[in-house]
Amino acid sequence: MSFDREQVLRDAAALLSRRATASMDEIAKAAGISRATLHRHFPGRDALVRALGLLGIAQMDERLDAARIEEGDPVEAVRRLIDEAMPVSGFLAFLYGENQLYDLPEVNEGWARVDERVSALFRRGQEQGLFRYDLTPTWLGEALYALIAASAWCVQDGRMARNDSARMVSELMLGGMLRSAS
Amino acid sequence: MSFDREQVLRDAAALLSRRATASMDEIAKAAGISRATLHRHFPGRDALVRALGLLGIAQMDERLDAARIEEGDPVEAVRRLIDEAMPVSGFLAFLYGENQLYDLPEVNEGWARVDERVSALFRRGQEQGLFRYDLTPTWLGEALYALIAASAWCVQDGRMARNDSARMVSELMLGGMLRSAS
DNA sequence: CGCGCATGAGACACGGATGTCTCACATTAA
DNA sequence: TTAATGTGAGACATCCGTGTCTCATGCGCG
Repeated sequence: MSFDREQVLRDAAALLSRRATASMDEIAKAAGISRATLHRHFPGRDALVRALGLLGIAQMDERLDAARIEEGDPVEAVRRLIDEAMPVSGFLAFLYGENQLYDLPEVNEGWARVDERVSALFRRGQEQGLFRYDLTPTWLGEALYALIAASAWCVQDGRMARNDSARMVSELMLGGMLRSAS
Repeated sequence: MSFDREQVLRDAAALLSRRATASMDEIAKAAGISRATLHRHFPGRDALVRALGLLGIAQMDERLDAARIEEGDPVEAVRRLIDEAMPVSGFLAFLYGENQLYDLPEVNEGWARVDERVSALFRRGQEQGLFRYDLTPTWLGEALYALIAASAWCVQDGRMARNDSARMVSELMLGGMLRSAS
């Protein structure tokens, strides 16, 4: 069994986002490797969490760039953001749920940067009169993370098709659940 | 310092929903009691988590009754549900985030019952042509829990006023973030 | 073939959380 | 006041996860 660093971190994030108390042995089993190997590459739980945090931040930075959220129609930018973020929703769910667990300066700074870019998108949409003013950018950002994480868990538990997740999040965020969209 | 069982559980839920690895000592401090007293009333971490789960389920059952979600206009029923659930959002956040941690049959059954009632409300709204068909009741329920939990954390962190939380969730769930609501 | 390298399995000691205990103190009622 | 009750503080042994180690196996490469 070879060692795929990113795949191991992906499995670890998926597990830890749901069971933060999982032991190193459980994480290793979930990743399909031995505890010894896990410990060779990530010397200690803190190192693993740190690697998860840094990779998660890096992934989100990449996705925000790829989605070009600073450009074009804010509505389409939100759709692109969700489409791009969905493949790394596991990491986002981890970051969103466990950011209070270990407070690493680098992760916090990175997350603040990501959060600011997302908030800026929502502010831009408001300034252009497209997004509602009575929902704050902070709340919209938080809601976006929560919904992406929720959809990731639904997919993980088999309660939602992976192909539908981006649309489910986008449609609810943008249009709400009312049919008439009065 | 007297012992207020429900208040202790409320504090414990608020802490554990954010830091699942919190020690019994931290939980006791957060509740303003000693570890000895905490352990007298909840003999062991499992017992505490179990009590949290059962109380959370009971609270949600009560709130669903109080909101009369089976009656009247589904849209208004959703609003009532959110208004009623918000005061117990701490418990809901705990149940939502940690339901995979300890799998207790009673809690799972209770949660399934709550979930079914909520899903039924969304189905009813769809059947009356009020809610969108392309968002499944399961997803709407999951999204509702996620948003309520997210708002609870925002309030907890001081990023949102407690008085605004119900409206923030209701408006986003029902109408989405688009201003035009085209 | 033999060699190097990474992994898996397991043993071991250490540390922190846990569970249980005792004792002192505060509060309340008789 | 005295007695009863409940709590806080702390000591103590135990358990479990962790970190580190050794050794054997498997696999690719020269």
